[in-house]
Amino acid sequence: MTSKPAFTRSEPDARRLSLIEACARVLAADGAAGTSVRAIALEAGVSPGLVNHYFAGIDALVAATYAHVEAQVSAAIDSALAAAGPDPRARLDAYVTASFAPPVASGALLSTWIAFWSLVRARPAIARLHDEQYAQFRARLEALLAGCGVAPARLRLAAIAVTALVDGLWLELCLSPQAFDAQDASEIARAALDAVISTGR
Amino acid sequence: MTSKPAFTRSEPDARRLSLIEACARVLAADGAAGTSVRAIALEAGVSPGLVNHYFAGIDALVAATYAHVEAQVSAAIDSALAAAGPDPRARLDAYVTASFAPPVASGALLSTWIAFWSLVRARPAIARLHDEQYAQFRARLEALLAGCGVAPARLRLAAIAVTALVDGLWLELCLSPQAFDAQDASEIARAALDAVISTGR
DNA sequence: TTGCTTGTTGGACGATCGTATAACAAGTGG
DNA sequence: CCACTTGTTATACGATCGTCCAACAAGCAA
Repeated sequence: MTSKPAFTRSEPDARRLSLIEACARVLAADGAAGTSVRAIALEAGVSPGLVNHYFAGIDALVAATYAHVEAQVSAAIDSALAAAGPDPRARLDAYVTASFAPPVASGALLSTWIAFWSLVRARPAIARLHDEQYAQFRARLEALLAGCGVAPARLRLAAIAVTALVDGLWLELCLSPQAFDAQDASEIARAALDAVISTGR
Repeated sequence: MTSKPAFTRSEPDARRLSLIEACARVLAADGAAGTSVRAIALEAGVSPGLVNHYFAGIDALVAATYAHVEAQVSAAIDSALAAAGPDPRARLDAYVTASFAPPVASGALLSTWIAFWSLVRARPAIARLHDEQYAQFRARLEALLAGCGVAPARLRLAAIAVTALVDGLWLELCLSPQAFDAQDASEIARAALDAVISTGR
């Protein structure tokens, strides 16, 4: 007589990933307040104890979820850049278009981001993680802007400006989708890029 | 023999306000995860039961705290506008300068904002409250931009653009204060205003 | 097949949560 | 000076939290 296994054993990396994805789903569905070890374990279909076997605590799991989601965003943007070809301005346009389309612009993703932000202000270690990834975002944008002829002296503020504009549009696009749409956001960002490039040259 | 009172009785509005301010302090110190009825009551120096006597729950108190903090921000900006005089462009400059200076730009205030955002995605009633106040912000900015000669047809997108830029700069200024400072943010915003006004005229 | 490694389970534990409620006392009007 | 109203306290309650750990079993090596 054959009975089905009580559980299936996964490779550590695969199990970690399934827990991270379950954390992201719970964050999206219930918000940061409803995100607990038990809720995540239930969502992942595993026992509650397994969460603590892979992560030191909820904060570590949220940080790992943020890092994973951030990597997905970076991959989506890199893919859009690769598809845009070599023209510098076309690459910038692809950057903003990708920023306002799924999977980057999505309420589920914003939930993870907000949960992470709430940790940034309370945990210095997580604040450093945020600083690193924010710096990476700016560095990539600086490279794109340099390709469009923005002077090195103006590169830093130009990248900060475009990052802030895209982030602000992305945030409100996810929070209040009825106020404006992705096309509005792209149009706004393209006009701002025109201005930044022409005055920063 | 006189003994000091075990507690002092406050007017309902004053007590509500003291609870709201205590909630804001706890949010700033411990983040959304550490904000509980007991922590707020301890911070306010009252008994835990009193929180539920004035608010239906934590969510209602956070929403009231957000509304209060938002009113403070609006008051600070209105005050800056009043001090700027009648010149439309000077008023816009005062708007952005005030946005990047205390009490608007402060980590403590951001904590309240983030806690509120985390509720926006989970509670439709709070999402409506956010939509209203976001629309008010945009309306005020539309009026300021109209005074600078921006064409009515472009007013809507121009206000969305400036709001997003200011919000994005404000957010990262509070999250990563070492990446750039308030002066950088003001410089970026002024340059963007120049571009919006000249192309939107 | 047998034994070993270890991913996984499931429950116990104390702490803390939000909520409800009875008792208390401060302030007020008679 | 005395009720009366009600803001306030203090506590109790069940639920849920994060953490921990001993036992179990799946899969691999011998």
